[in-house]
Amino acid sequence: MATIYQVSELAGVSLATVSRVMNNNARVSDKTKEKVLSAMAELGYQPNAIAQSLASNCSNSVGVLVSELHGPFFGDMMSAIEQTLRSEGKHAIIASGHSNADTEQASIEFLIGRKCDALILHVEAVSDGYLIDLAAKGVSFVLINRYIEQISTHCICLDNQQGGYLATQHVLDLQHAQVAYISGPSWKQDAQARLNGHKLALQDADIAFDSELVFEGDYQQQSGSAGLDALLGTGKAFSAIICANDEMASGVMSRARELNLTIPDQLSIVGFDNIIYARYLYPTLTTVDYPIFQMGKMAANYILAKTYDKSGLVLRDVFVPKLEVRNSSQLLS
Amino acid sequence: MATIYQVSELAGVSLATVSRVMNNNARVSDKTKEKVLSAMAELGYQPNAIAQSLASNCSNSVGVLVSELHGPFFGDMMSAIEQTLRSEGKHAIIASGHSNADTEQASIEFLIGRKCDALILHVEAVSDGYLIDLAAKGVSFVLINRYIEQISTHCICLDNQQGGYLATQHVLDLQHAQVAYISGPSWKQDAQARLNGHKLALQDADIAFDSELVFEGDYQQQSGSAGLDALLGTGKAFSAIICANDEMASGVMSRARELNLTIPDQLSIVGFDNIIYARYLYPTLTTVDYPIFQMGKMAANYILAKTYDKSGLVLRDVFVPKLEVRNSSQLLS
DNA sequence: TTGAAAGCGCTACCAT
DNA sequence: ATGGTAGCGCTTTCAA
Repeated sequence: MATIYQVSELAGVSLATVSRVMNNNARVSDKTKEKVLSAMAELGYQPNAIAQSLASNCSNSVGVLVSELHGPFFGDMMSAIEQTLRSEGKHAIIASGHSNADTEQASIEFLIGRKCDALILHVEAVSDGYLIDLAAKGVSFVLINRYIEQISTHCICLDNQQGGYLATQHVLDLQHAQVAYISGPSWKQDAQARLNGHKLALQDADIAFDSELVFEGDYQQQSGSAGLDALLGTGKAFSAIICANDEMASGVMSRARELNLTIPDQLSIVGFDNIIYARYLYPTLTTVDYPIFQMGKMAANYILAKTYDKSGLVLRDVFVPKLEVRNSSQLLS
Repeated sequence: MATIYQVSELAGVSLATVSRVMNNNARVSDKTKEKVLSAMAELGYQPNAIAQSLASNCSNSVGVLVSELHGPFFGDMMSAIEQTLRSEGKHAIIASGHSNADTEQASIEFLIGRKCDALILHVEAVSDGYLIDLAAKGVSFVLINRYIEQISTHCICLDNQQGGYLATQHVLDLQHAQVAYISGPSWKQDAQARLNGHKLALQDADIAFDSELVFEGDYQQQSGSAGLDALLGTGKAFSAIICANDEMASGVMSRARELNLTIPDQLSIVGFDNIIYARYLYPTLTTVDYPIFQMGKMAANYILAKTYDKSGLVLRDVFVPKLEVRNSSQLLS
């Protein structure tokens, strides 16, 4: 690997001049620039990004922390962020936190240690206090899908409560009066908000909330199937079931098929997230759309604007869910 | 951010000693170690990974290049790699290449520029020559899902041809004699190999290959639907259809449903990859299992063994696909 | 417009 | 067992 020193030697100029043409900020005469450029080409010179970062204290990279590297939700989020960043010559360094406080914290520290200029975090387990401290320390970051009052300007959120409301309102509009609910883990903020929306919709329709009709799942497919069984096991009647995400909804669907329950004739199902596969399930899944791609893009734009001073960007911090009606829900017959 | 210098001052020892306790390699007396550790704690010291990399010429990170950041296939691959690496204290730096030669090359250079100790590449567009050069330059890397004779020791592959063979053999065993095929882009190595396997299976069964029964898709869901239409449009009869991946198979399924073609009664379908959703489609999809998780793990182990000298690892470079029979295929009635 | 030189925060070699 | 110090490859003042 050639270094800047060899380039300067071959071009017959100083280190500083080579550095200048690389960053073409300071004025350099056309002929010296030419010499440097051809020396670089001749040596196949590639700047050492590590050395650049150390010297300039700027790495042109932003750290992205997701819960998991797999799964449609995070995939879209990472894609959106990477595309947006790359178009401005910035790079994403990705790490995962596995919804575990220690891992999340270690990953954040790793990213800071790699001198990321900013962070985009999807964290669930780390405490509010930790994040507030982080902000106080001057680390610049944006939070996706988590709202913390004290650092509200760092947050990009979906109105999850509104989403839960929409889902329930939809089946209520379809005349269903007995509505079951499979929630996410109760310690997760978004799971709480979605369930709250559900309760609110029931309340607005003057229907009493029945906690027996709620099953707490873990956002995995498997817990959808388990949830259906548990709900059926209560002996309580219900004609519609709202799932706090699409994976669990798909679990409910498979289990329903095994039990010879026809969907939507005998049971209407509504999901949440609108992951890519929702439209390929059978029947196609009615769900609440989570605009994660746009939110990922917005997170990147935030960073571009705040950290890299890019102008002309319209920033927005709260996104509204909308219902995507498909074939898994229908009027109560 | 505290630096090593401040730690050494507070602990009343030299830079070198602090460095030693950080990397705890050289012998340091327990009491000095104690002093240093508490100084670190007091200052909330975090080593600067960038400076460490520059000085040591080792970044403890491996670059991972995938075609896309989303999609079940790459998600599993990244997850496997990240888990394996993290368990040894190494980190993954992820980039995407979008199956485009320029982007792939730029990403590889980015990763090299970030001083990754090694690379794990899933590249499709970059030329064999480029990769051979890379190896010659001394960059250490492993290739996933691509075989290049000259650098065969860098390759971790699935026997795609065998996979194509298995898929076709399966429907042949089920008495189907007229088998259509929706392939991936013909310029992709894996697409070619899978199609080859298909042809071989036909040949072994003494069935003439009919190029009209092949449609070239692009591995996207959409092209599955388009493929079914095109195939139907030829007027040729077929009772089974092999798809070079599950996404296209799912496209065929939705389109078949729209056309009131019952699966598997009127049409058997076989996919390839066994992505997580294959088992949640309706009917559940018969497919060729691609052990991408194990392969990702193996790629990481290769690096661990070769670059980081970890011993006791059993290395393997060619994986065998196996058929996962579900409900989308059945005996020709 | 160009060059000289002082770091950036750390590692690793050579002394002691 | 510990300290001194020369780099790692680059950026960025400050002079010329």
